[in-house]
Amino acid sequence: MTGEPAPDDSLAETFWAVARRLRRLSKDALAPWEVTPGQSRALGVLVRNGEMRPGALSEHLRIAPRSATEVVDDLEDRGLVERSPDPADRRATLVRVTPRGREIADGIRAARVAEAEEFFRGLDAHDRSELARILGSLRD
Amino acid sequence: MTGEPAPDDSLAETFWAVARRLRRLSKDALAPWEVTPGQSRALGVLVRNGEMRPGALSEHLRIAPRSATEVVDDLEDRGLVERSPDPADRRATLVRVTPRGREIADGIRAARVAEAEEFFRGLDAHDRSELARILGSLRD
DNA sequence: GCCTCATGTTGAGGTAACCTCAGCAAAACT
DNA sequence: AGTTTTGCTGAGGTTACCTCAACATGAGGC
Repeated sequence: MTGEPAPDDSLAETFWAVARRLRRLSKDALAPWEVTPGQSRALGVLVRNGEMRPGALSEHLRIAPRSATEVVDDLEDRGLVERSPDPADRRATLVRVTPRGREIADGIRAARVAEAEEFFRGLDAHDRSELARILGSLRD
Repeated sequence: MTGEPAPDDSLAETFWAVARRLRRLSKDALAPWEVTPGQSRALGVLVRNGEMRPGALSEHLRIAPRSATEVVDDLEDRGLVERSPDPADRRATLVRVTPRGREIADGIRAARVAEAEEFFRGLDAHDRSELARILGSLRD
């Protein structure tokens, strides 16, 4: 209505510029654990929701079921999760976080919090809560 | 209501949840042109800044120079940009948007605006400008 | 109980979008 | 002139996804 932002300075563009910065930071924060962002997300889902089938995990992550198998493979290789047969359905398996996995997840969690702190430090308390509120209404 | 968001509901998490939603929308908005997000970004940079070398493009896109070559290859195959030798430096080439490329870029631009409109429709004018202001201060 | 159809997982193989490294040609510096 | 730097690209690798088809199991109809 009032001001005239640069033509390519749309809200969406700005949003993505911020996203790129945050993404770079995240990657660095994750580096010490040698866990990819995808693995970290999967681990987080499993920690928060408890054991589940690969299929359910794929829904949480919004990826194809086949891709969940892959993520679980990787996490299992690293000893962060383990598979066991689902007693309720012999076709299925259940994926569960190991103690070591939980340890890692906790560490990652702390790092993410620190990273977010770092990133959003530029904002004062008011802006931070405004941002949280507004994004919250857009999330889903 | 609980008033208590999930414990992992940090600002960063919320931000990424919103990002995922927006990304999905973007992809759909781009689909009619059969242009990937990366190509679209490159085209946008070229339209906004005029002809430039692949190396300069790679800086704008913040990708490796080699990767810019690749994006330019794809766009050239589709007839959206063309290469010509840089008269000022015979090692270099200049990449320029073709008329057809500009057409496509305009279409994409309109679609993006519409998409952003659609996405941010949930916000009232005040929240929209607050969001723009706050993100602007985080962008770079 | 048998037959068909749906479901859960995985092997095989593919793709997009990046990357690094090495090589070549041209430019710039000493 | 000789050396170093710069600009691009070929070759080949990686990552994180994907689809399709195979296989076993489960569930419902008759």
